[in-house]
Amino acid sequence: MFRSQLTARLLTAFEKAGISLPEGTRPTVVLAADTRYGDYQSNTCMGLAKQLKTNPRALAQQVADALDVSDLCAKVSIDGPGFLNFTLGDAALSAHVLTARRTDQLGVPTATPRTIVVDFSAPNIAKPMHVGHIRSTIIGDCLARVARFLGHHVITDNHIGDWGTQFGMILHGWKTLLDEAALEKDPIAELLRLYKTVNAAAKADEAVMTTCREELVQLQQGDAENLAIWRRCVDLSLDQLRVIYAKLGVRFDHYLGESSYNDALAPLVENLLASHIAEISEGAVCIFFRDDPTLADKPCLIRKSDGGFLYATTDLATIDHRINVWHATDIWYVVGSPQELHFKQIFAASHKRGQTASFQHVAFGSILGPDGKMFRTRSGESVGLIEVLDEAIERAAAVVAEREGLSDEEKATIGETIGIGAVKYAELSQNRLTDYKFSWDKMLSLQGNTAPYLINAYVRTRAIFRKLEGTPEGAGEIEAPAQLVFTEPAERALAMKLAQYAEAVHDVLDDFRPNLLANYLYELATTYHAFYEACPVLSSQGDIRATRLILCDLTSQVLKSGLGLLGIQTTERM
RNA sequence: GCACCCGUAGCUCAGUGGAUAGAGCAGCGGAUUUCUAAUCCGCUGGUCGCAGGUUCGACCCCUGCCGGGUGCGCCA
Repeated sequence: MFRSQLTARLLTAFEKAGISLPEGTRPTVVLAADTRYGDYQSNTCMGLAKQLKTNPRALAQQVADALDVSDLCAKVSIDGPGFLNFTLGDAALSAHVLTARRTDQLGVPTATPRTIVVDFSAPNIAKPMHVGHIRSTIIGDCLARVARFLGHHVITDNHIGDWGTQFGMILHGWKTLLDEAALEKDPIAELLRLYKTVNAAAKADEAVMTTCREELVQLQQGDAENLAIWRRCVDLSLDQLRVIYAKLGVRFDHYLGESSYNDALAPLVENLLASHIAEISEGAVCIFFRDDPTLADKPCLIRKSDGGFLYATTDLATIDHRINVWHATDIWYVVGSPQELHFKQIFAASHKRGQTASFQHVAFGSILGPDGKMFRTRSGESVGLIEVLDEAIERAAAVVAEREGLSDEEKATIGETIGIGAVKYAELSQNRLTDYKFSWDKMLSLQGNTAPYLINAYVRTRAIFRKLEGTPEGAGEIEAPAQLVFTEPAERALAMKLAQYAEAVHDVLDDFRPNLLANYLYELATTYHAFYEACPVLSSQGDIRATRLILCDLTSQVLKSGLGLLGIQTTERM
């Protein structure tokens, strides 16, 4: 990719010019903020001049003199206080486009492979998924796809909440209030009803609460009846979850829920006590982080004074499995921001144990209700995920219904692809850390910066090749000129955008930000639409036509690939 | 009380030290005998919460304040 090539050349130029870079500084190249000055720019000299106590423009000149980029750039200039601006040569740009369209990676270099476990979605058993689960599910799926595309070994793991204190209430409810017919009809709704009813009763009556605790203890001690009920709840819930994941096009390599680690918890705690990593405090087993100022007064509890285990215990056992069995080098947790402290503790505990994997809490903001406060899983109502998806499909289908020349079957597929795509894109195009208020209209919008806008750009590329069906060009076998010819600004602008796919994909994993890829694809679609208006393809001639066909072909591939990385499908018509 | 996050156009949001702060929606005005108008072009719209500071340069970094959110041993 051009950015890293230019960065490398710049580094060489600094060496050649005998300018020693202070420890820790490296020259950087970024996309030009203002394309009047060039395609890429480096701001390095201005910052560096201060440290070296020299004139920034003179420094830039010194670097420029030592710089060899004649094969890449048509022009290098020094502007303003000391900006180094690069304008790519048409030959280099053309060569990139011609090569990229013939490879699966579309010009995106692969990374040094690592073994990455992505932990995301992780809904609770016996409760319907609500919109609050969408961020983890969609962001996690996207990050996993991008990492795979870059050549990493990726393991996706759905760490289902299938164990815990809420089962005391469900067990009690199951035994006293279960409506078999309702369970048959809508298992999750019935389980939720049981939970809510018992929860309310337990709040009002201490005796009910005690009964629930007893049911839970029996489950944890392996009582056959309770285990059988629990197993049934888990299976019913998993059936429902798989329906939603199928609709979303999300798949997991593993569904290792919390219960998978039950047998590992007691030995783990004993081991941590024996190695003095954990200690007993006020009857509970804790790990203290006395040498970490931010965690000094925030110990991590791994066993309650009554002997029960906690969230953190399971997470530590899970880490062991991922590192020891899967040989993970990286573990990414796509979990909301409120759990930041928990992950700080878990990661610190793991480091205390000498584990060297790289941990990342990929946090995201909360989805807020109309009151500006978080949707609460436990008490408050929320909006069901399945309702959101169905409504999205319905709205998209209503637009498709007005189209002519499409079969009912095609219309159904298109409505589903666009509806689901719209929901995913609404999520992924946003900075993950920002909280936002849930809005049907925003999440389901079909105009402007949305999935259908991007899909429409793709459809436009396909329409052109459809006209060529039966010819080699229709199959993408365009007789390429030795070099692309740019006669209109829109052609070169499109070629530039296409070349930036490499940077956009890599930037996603830099800071775990799918919205950078979404933004890029939106810009690509906009650039293509402008090209489409300005540059007739089929009616043009010779090298101009071949150039435009090649640009359409690569645009088509990049849009499909990029949307695919977001987990969004494309359609040939809409 | 302590810690973390957020405050940018009427609304929803991009923008994590560089050049004139950008999109979408909403509003107004145009474009279709043409490869899909879920499109394109133009206009309107901002003391970037407030006050200081660092810097050649600050929406961005530092300090204080105001407003909102979240979290802070025996839930997950």
